[in-house]
Amino acid sequence: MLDIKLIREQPEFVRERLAARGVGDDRKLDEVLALDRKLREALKEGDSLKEQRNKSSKEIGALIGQKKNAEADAKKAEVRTIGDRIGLLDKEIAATEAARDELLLALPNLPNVKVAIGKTAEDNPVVRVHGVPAKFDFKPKNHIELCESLKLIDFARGAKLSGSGFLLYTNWGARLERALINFLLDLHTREHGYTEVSPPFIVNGEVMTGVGQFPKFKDQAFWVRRGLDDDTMGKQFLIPTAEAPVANIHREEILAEKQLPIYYCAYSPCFRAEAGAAGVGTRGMIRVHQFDKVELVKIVKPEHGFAELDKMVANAERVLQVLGLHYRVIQLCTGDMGFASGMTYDIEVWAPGQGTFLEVSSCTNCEEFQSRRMNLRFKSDTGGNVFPHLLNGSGTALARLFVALVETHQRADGSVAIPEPLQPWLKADSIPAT
RNA sequence: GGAGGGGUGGCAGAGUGGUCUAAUGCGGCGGUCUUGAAAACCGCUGUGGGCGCAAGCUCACCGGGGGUUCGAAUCCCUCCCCCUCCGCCA
Repeated sequence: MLDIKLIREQPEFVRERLAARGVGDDRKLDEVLALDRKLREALKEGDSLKEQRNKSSKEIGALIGQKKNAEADAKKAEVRTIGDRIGLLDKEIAATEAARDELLLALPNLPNVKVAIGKTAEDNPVVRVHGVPAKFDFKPKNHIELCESLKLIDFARGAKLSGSGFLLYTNWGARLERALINFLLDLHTREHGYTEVSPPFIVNGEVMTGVGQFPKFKDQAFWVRRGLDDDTMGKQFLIPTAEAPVANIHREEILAEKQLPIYYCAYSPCFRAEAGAAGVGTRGMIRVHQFDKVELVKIVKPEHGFAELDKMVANAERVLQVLGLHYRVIQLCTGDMGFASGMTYDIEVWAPGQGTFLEVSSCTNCEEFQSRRMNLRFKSDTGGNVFPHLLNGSGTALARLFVALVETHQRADGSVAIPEPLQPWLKADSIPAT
């Protein structure tokens, strides 16, 4: 959520930053400002009436104490009319504030001024490239062919169980997935200083709103209903990412400055309905309704936000380096950034079978956008309560990492070599050809 | 699912319609005393909003929401959460 004071005091700056994002329609900003003015006028009148009422009520108490009941009754009648006016104003205040906040919650974060200006993914600058594409002296297979020949994933039966977009990992496929999860968690906890947490996979609406998933992306979540009780619909949701529960761990808390920085990492499955996207170029495991991910979350002081973002990107890159994969890091331009983002770097891994880069990590500094939504603060040593920067990044998404891994390390005989650093987790040096 | 008990400041814990401006204790911060520390004593102690250059004034907040009343932590309704026991269950 944007700071209403910033919008009030520097509306032109906010307008310009939103335009950089491609939010062409800024009438909402004008609406916010109008509602805000209306709200403050009503608050001013209401507060002063309440002050009168408070004083008069005390006087009534004193009069009753002195047994001057007639005077007290007269005063009561007088205050009752003030009370009626307050009742009306309170309703107006609540409605105006709700309308203002609804609009505020629908406004995306402002791109940081350091972010490259652009309109689409075409405009995303490449920050750096690591390694080179794998070369093969045989005709390489794509991951679908590999998964079928090595029986890593049973696409047909996955669909039979749950519909398209759901995967049944089998045998070596299931073992590789588990090995990757454990490898990633161990890497980030042992070598990068993250504390492992294992969150609920179902969260409430406040949590979704806190990270900016709601209200905008309500149509992309899986909604949970308890049994046949329709009243429970819309109260709980399958998480689209561990970011949702983990970033909210300290919501509505005031942390001590010495607690920061906080680094969390968590494995979770991620559930995405992605309404409208199904069936379009979705064969295989590039875009699915459920995938595994190891997520990184940081809560840091604002002055450290961007240095911490760089470190987080480096932590995610390390995964690909250790696994011997070719990748590039790009910065999302102002027009391509996510809703809550102040600045985002994507890491894209090379998938030889696809002949493209696949996004396996998106590292974002949401600055105070999310902490403001979830009312997460820390008490600074200088006294005031401050919204910390909230960062999240994939470290990394599993399904696509799986794709890049098997496509990159496939061998002429149809087997897949396992990079040496991963071998202790899989307890094997290759996936044998069948 | 059934029965009962609870939710009050950082924590513990009083308060059941009117100096509640929420007692008291602990913790924390500052001070006095001391060579230093402890003890003792004194003072301070939360969050958010509005107005104001500021000093400050003011409003709201006792789990959430609604109601009764001139006035609600206190009474009423409703929802949420926690605890104990029973049932079911991995």
